[in-house]
Amino acid sequence: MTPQEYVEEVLSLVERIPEGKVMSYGAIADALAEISGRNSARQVGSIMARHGGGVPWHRVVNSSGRTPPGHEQEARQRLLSEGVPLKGDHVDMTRAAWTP
DNA sequence: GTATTGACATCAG
DNA sequence: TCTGATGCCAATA
Repeated sequence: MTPQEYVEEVLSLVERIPEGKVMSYGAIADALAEISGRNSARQVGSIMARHGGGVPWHRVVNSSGRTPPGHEQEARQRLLSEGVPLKGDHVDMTRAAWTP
């Protein structure tokens, strides 16, 4: 599987995250490990940083439920409006976690 | 071919 | 909350 295809897989998976749910970078890496043979949360993060535009990136958080840097306030607002359970400034992963 | 880097994960101070 | 240390792995330089 080429890097471009891996990028496509990551993006399409992020697009499939339903409203009110989120996935961690590690969860995405795990979910795609099956078909990609790769398993690196860092790679997922890098991909989001480069090609994150066009997908609901705010539904992708780190394992603590923290929103990504740079657009924290916007992410928080979108998550809130989608009904994602928030605990202060971070997502309640125990209820918001989603897997395909 | 080697080194550096990074929107990560976890644990310990 | 925030560093630092460790482990991890592919992209970049």
